[in-house]
Amino acid sequence: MDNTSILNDIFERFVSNNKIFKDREVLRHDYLPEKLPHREEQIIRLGQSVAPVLKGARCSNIFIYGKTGTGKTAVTKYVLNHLELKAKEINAPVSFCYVNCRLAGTEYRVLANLCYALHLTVPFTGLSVGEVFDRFRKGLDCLKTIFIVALDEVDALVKSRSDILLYELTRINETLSNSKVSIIGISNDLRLKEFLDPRVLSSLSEEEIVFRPYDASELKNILYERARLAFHDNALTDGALSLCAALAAAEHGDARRALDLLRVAGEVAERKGASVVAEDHVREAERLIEHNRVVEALANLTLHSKLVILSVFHLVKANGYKAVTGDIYEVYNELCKELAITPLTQRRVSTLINELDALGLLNAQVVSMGRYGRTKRIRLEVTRTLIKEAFSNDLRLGQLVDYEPKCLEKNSYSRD
DNA sequence: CGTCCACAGGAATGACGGGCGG
DNA sequence: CCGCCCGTCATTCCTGTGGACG
Repeated sequence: MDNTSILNDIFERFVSNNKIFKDREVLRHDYLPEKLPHREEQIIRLGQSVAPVLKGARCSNIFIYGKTGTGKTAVTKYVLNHLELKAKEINAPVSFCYVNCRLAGTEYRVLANLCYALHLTVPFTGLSVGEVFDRFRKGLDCLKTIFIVALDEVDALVKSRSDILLYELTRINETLSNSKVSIIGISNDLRLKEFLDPRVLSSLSEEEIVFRPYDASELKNILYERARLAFHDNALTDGALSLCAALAAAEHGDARRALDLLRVAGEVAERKGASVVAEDHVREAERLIEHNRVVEALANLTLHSKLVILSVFHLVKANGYKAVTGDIYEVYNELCKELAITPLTQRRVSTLINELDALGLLNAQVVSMGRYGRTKRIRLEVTRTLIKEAFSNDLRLGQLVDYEPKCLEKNSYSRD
């Protein structure tokens, strides 16, 4: 069979095999379903909390926390959407803005997003944060409205920057005469409270709503509701659905993960030309998701971070399964020489290692070796195959996977 | 029980490109 | 065009430290 007919065959099978999906969009995590099973309590509480704005009163600031995939974002959007409808219906001056702080990245961009919600145009950059905040305040006051600010993943902003934006926002009402602001803070990390200024904390968490993780049977219900919309009748076995729920439940009850598993399992089944999604497809989906996550993370690293990964890889290969900062830096220096680029300082490499640890590509642990100092002991969390695959776009990097560092040649002395 | 290793990791500072307003 | 401010990445300098060794 020549290439054309192979390709034709693939396309033909794809087109003719619509036995699996009815509507796969339903399984994406930005899809907002009409029903949110097992979140009735949170919907009611949030609804009660924001309801006063319909009568022109500012509502309490609300602090929402729970782990990823527990429905925080969905519930918030759900309630706010309904609030907006009701406000339009009775002509109440209410508006809101949803911002994902992690995606926005900086205080400036969070503020810029708030301005866009008020139809204020601010430049992408160039102004001072204070200036943008001022424009926001003035623009808001002119609108004579109650403005609800929903800050999702606010923990990411606070940890990487600071809580001064939150502080300013909680105090903004003092300087507004015609408008009012309420804040809904959403955090994945319960420990966020420890990072916050006590003043911010007390005013932000006038009310708190906790989202517990879903258990396996709750996840099963959620998946079932979505699967009815996403798959054709009888295209999904009960075993596959249960397995998705069980795997996600084992991993802190993450509904997003469960939905990902289900969607990818469906795609696997589709690609194989199967007419039914079975448990094997779910297991393969699990592998596929992890594989893609890691390769994508590796491929998107900066050159220096990639070199650090390679250095750890070579050390691990040579002396057992752990490496320490000093040795990594030595190998890293050699790799830089090989590519004729100037190496970064050890201080910088140390923070790169920490970043790679946060990404789950390395595992770094500070240990004391007593008389022999204090360092980080680093394990590699990815395989050679994955590194090869991720670095294959760059010829020079690909070659460095098989390179034998000179500083590791003679003394293969190993540390425990 | 103090010493001292081999770093950890905070703070201050700088270089640089993007993008503004005037 | 200039002067200014931003965010990002990096360097430099620094103080802190767990615990085996003597």
